[in-house]
Amino acid sequence: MSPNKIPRGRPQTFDREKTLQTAVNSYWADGVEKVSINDICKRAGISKPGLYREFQSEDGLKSASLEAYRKIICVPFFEILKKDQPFIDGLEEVLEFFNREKRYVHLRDCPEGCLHLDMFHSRLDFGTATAKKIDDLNKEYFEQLQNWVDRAKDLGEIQEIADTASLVAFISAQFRSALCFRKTGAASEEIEKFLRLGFRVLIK
Amino acid sequence: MSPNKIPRGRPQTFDREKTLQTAVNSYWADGVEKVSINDICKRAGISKPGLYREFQSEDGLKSASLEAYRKIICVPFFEILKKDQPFIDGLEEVLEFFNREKRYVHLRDCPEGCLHLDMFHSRLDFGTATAKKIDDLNKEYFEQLQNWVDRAKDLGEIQEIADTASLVAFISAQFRSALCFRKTGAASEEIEKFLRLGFRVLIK
DNA sequence: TGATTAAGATACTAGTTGGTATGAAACCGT
DNA sequence: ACGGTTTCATACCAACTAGTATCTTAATCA
Repeated sequence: MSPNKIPRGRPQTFDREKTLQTAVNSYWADGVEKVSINDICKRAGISKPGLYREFQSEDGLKSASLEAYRKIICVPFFEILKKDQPFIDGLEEVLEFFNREKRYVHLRDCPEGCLHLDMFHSRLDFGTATAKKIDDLNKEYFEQLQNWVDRAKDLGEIQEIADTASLVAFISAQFRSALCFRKTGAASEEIEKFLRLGFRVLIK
Repeated sequence: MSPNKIPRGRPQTFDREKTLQTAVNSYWADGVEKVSINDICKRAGISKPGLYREFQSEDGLKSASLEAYRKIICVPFFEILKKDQPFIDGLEEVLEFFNREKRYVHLRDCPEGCLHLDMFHSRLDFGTATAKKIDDLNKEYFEQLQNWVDRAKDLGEIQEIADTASLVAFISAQFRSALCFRKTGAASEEIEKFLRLGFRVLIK
């Protein structure tokens, strides 16, 4: 498509990026079930038909929102796990990520909790596209965790107290709890203390 | 009130116990936010005005439901924690409770998850009565956990790796995760394995 | 200028929600 | 039999939901 091509009809004022950002923040901060299409239109200052033209349906908007969330939050987190460094160094980075300190300043103004976790929790209430996105992202998340654990096991950096699947389940549970604590207003130090407590089981 | 006293008007067909049971099971199984007053009326086979006469409002029904849940589930759980026995014996009983085995057969046909935890998670969406019940039950729960941990600490049965508050937070997080695993369909053995993994940090 | 095209805003649909007003029904005491 | 009392079922209310039809506005092309 030529960039100079001027379309024929009335020029579009609809801003996809702004709408998506509004949707992500609304879903993330207030809970997906609590925010209606009407709410998002009001907050983004757009009309309903405009939103439907762009995203087709609520399902389309929600899946697009989750994909946007993935890019902003999940991918940077996966990058930490992927890094070729000792397990404890990765763990320290993860703790920093959860506490939104130092190099993760851009997370400071974000809502608490995790949009993906929220959506996974009520997975059955979504349309096909969103449900698939939830499942895909969940799969990606667990694969990343598994690689992280496998690598640490191979290098003898963690205790061989259980099979990889159990360890991954354990770690994901600690992360979920940490996010839950954040959402109920716990202090960063307490959350860090909690996570360090859990990882004592794994670290040699 | 005399038991032989026959009231004057049309005899009541409304069954409070049955209605409450329907409400608890509906909220517990399907999620409090997903079940409407209309749903409960349909499922219990009662009329809406009848329900409102008994419970005044949705807030009244929800708080009564949570109180019923407390009696059925929470109190028996607290009884385990209160028992005067070694920490590891209490832990074994707790594991049995979570896996709904042996002496907790009556839990077998119950829905998965925890109604109180569900409600606490979206505490802000409820009316005053329900919100208070949620907070009260939460307080009771954490007091019971704290007593359990304090007693074990005094008797030197667990590692002194953190202050009581942190240990209680850690334990409650493991329980919450276990319930979450149950709800996503994990096998009982896996949940038991998960909990044992977490408690390795605490046990000497 | 006038036809065409696309996007805008508004108002609508059908269905749901928590909650209630209304009138019939079923019992009591007289 | 009749009045008084209480509960019942039905139908209703206003506010909300996801989604859409309609009509106007604003641009390009000829």
